[in-house]
Amino acid sequence: MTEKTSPPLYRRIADDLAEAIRGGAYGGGRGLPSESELSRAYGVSRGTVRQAFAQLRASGVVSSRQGARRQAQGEQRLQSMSELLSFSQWARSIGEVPGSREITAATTGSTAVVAAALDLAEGSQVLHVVRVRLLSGSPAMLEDTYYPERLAPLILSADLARDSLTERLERQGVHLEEAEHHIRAVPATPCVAELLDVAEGAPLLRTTRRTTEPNGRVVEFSVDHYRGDAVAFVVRNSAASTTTARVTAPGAG
Amino acid sequence: MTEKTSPPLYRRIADDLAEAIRGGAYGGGRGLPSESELSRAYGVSRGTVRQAFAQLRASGVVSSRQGARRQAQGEQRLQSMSELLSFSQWARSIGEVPGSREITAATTGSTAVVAAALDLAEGSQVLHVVRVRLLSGSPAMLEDTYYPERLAPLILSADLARDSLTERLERQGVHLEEAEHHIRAVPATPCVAELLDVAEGAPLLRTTRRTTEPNGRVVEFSVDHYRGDAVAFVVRNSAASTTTARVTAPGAG
DNA sequence: AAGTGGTCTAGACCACTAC
DNA sequence: TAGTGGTCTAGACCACTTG
Repeated sequence: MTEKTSPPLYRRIADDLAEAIRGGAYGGGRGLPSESELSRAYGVSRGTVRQAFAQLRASGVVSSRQGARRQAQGEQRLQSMSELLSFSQWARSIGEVPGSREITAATTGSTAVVAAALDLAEGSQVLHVVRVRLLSGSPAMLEDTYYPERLAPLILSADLARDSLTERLERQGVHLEEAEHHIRAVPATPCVAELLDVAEGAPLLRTTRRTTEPNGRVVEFSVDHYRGDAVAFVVRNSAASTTTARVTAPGAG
Repeated sequence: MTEKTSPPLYRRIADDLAEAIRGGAYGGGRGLPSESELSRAYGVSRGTVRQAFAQLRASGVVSSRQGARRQAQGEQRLQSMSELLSFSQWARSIGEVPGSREITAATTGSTAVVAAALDLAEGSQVLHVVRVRLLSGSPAMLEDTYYPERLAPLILSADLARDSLTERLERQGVHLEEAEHHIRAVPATPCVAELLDVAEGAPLLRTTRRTTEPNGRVVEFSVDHYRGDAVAFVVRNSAASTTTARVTAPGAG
């Protein structure tokens, strides 16, 4: 009985516009409908239309200048937060087939670093999952993820080679509210090098990721190593918005 | 005669709140002033106060839940876009002394890649500036920046070892509206290794950056190499906002 | 000059939280 | 139950762009 309260009007309008823009309408610098046109069309006040546009502007979908009609901001795939979190969703969105080879999935005592990241006492039991993530069959990333023990049953009952854990968690009512990623460059250690099929010492993008629920509880802490020749991150920012995305490295050697 | 139009009311309110939060008021989960309190205090309508809060929420400074007072979102230094763009501003914000060693500053013909990034015809003249950027005296980044020729007089009249070009451009009326950063890991080439004082093949964070004015004209295209052991990037995202920052690498080896 | 987005007001009702 | 934020309306004036 999860009562769905109907979404607000401005949301509906924003979604309609976003979909039309994705579909290629408003392409060639022609300008979007004006606020007055939309408020007539939807039978709402101008304030509601402005609220819809505020949301689109914050996510980088449209730009605006006083006096002129709003413009659709082309190209940039509106990567949602879930797309940045889920390897599977991301892979599918760029037309690759996601896959993974499970290396480990076991409960262990936590080290100081892991315990701190998960807000637990050092030595607490945590679930440690190690997977090599594949893009259409070739290794792209080594994922080292730690979950608090309470999530262990949920995770271990999944098919780690095939399922998207992120999607599974969402379906089970674990909502991912906020994530923090730290991105740096490190050399491949022998062990990582072998798993990713690169030379020892080869440059890797190492990201650590900490994801929390709306109430602040930590859902996962993950240390990921991307092949430096396979993946890059894109940050796009303006006064109005900042967006981030993961992309396959262009001109990869 | 640059007439300063006074900023809107909601901006003033948002700035006041942001500064109070930075200063540590509203620290211990006590909740911010309510909308009605603020509208009384400033003598404005509730809509104006909400506009101020919308801005703070979009930049990740406050969170809100229906029914409860808004909360300040601790710690995260509100890095503005300019702080991500300007090495000097960033260095000062983390308490380091910015510096640079100029390597090259000359006009040259553009390669295909540079010309494409600057929206010019291949072979057009561009200004090429190469600098080693220092954090309190030690090399942290090699910066390879290309400017369209029209900006050459402005750039060349600066003291490249000391001035912040970003700040100089802003003062001269060149407003930086949008930037796109691509971040990946690459091995140090012999030449770069020597300039950054690292071993050949050492992992570096390479970012390419393309910055545009409000009218879409490209201001700069830059290829930067950060020492992998010195610098990291942080991306923090939630449903409400995404922010990015550059940080010095923790536990650097 | 007409149209557009930016700012602001003064109300209203609702869903939710805190006590 | 009182207070809070979320949604929405119907107006107003202004700054700016476009013809």
